[in-house]
Amino acid sequence: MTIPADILFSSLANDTRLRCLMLLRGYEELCVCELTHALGISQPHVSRHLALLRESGLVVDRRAGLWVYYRLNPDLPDWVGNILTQAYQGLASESPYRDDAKALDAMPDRPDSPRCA
Amino acid sequence: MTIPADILFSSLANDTRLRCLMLLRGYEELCVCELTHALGISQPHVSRHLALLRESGLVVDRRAGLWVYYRLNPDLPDWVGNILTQAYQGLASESPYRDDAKALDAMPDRPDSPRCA
DNA sequence: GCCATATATATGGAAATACATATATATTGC
DNA sequence: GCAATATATATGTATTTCCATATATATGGC
Repeated sequence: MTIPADILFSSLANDTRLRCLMLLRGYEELCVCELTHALGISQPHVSRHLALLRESGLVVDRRAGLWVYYRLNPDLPDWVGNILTQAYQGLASESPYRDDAKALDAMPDRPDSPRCA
Repeated sequence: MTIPADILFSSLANDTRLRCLMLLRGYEELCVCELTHALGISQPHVSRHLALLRESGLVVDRRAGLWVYYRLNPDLPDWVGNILTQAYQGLASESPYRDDAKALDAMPDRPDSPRCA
């Protein structure tokens, strides 16, 4: 699979999308309600940007009952994966990315996703 | 020095700017006329995007007579430098980046920049 | 099983905002 | 004055955002 550079970087250039990607990088797989809770923004807003990430090929989704789980596309080219890794290393300990992870950890009643089913 | 993630990625999200950065990554230091020749687009267009890259902190410039030379900012955070490196590794051999480098190599009368003066 | 309802997610449309491009003009150094 | 570079303005085009609404799946009562 291939990702055009302009698609990659314009995807990363949006705050909501970057925060989603950093969470997915740290948690492997998350559903929309988890992402919505972690970011503290409206569900339609999150869903919109996840759709853009899906269309760009950066993430893939799977439905499980009511929930739709998103994860980074496992087939990304190496250089794209490396860029996400470098971004994660540079950003994960900083605001707002760190706080997003904290908010997710503190989320009550997280759906018990049968990860890697 | 520090570069906000949204500034970094929105800088990389533009075609002209990314091509300039990839050239600067490969050639260390280039003047505006070299970049203009390599990209094959108008001088004001290149100059405008170089100004944006300068304002974002990704590149620095120095004037030498009539010419203004640009290079990657040597004080970039590690993770930013790593991302540029990964992008270069993933893109340098592809179009249009490869062709830009070829066009630069074929440029007649390149200014003999006293690099690293 | 059927219907009403609740929950999770997605989409449509309008307004606001940001971006990119082209042309013209200005600045700087020789 | 000339060459190299920078800036200003105008214009068109994407992007983002918000709100309302639609779809899909599950649950409870009968």
